[in-house]
Amino acid sequence: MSKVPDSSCSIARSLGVLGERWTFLILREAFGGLTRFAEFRDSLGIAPDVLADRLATLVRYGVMERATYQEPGSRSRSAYALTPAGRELNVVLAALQQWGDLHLPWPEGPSILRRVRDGDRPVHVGFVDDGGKEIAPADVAMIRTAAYPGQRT
Amino acid sequence: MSKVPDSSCSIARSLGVLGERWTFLILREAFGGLTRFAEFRDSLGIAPDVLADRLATLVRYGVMERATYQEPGSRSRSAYALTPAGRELNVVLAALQQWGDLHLPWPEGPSILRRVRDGDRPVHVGFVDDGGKEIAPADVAMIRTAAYPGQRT
DNA sequence: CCAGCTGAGTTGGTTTTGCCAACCTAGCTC
DNA sequence: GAGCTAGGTTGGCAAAACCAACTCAGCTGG
Repeated sequence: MSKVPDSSCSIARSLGVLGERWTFLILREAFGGLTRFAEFRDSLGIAPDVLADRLATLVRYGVMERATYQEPGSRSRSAYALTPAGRELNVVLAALQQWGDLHLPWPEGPSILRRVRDGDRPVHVGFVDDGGKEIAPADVAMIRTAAYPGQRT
Repeated sequence: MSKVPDSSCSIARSLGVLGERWTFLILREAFGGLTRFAEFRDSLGIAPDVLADRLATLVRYGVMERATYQEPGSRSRSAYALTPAGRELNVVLAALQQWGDLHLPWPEGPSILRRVRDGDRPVHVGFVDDGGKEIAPADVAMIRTAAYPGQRT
């Protein structure tokens, strides 16, 4: 039943939760402010059974939260909202977007830009050290720990 | 035949190339230094037809390159290596890893750490402005351009 | 010079997953 | 109490993934 593989690799575990078809697009819409089942379904054109499955997975692993809310004069409904953990995926989505903008460009240019909130200096995703300064990818070293597996996944 | 959707959203286009099952794990192994078909197949346990399909997609969109090489005293073979565009996915993989380390932790701790190359100060993935200074996610604004779609994808 | 080995796939059949349309259910409105 | 709507579930079909077996080309050993 668990979708998270029993792997010491955190990339593989993340993909167990996030790597199915539609999941990143659902998250993109969630960052865009959508919360209701029918909104996701209509905006993405996704089959309702697949959407129900993906939302259940995201809720189960703490990426989204189902809240029952009640508008006055209406029955109670469920809304799906990003948790703090889900909101941290912002940087993953932004990294994918940045790569696509650069390497799979669209004739009309990017449809969404990221800017510093006040002023509009451009923002990109990159490696940062503990002092808040950017580090070039070439200066980032990958170090295997004792938990590194012998083989598989 | 094209796997890249005809979408103005660069996240959707990136996922068209990268979002199929196994693709990110293949890239992870490529960053780990694997280059040969049988290495990927044996290390991931992936079916050879699926591996052939994913590698062809990555080559087609400029993420990896197939090079024919010849070891002395052996026939010519193909090797798959990341292109510069592929190497830029480093930050996407690192962002996924960082999220998994934090939100789907493994009892034995992370199996791979990222550090600044000389010294071992920790490195993380985050938003950076054009001056190389980190920006808090809350201070990053998303701005829709004229290319933003009316509906769908 | 022919049998066997190895890397890099391809092919065929089965199982899983996704897709589509139709249906269900609870509570509200009329 | 009939119909509307949001939020799903169910069932049949199509596409994708999985597995095992096979191919193919060039070396290597006998």
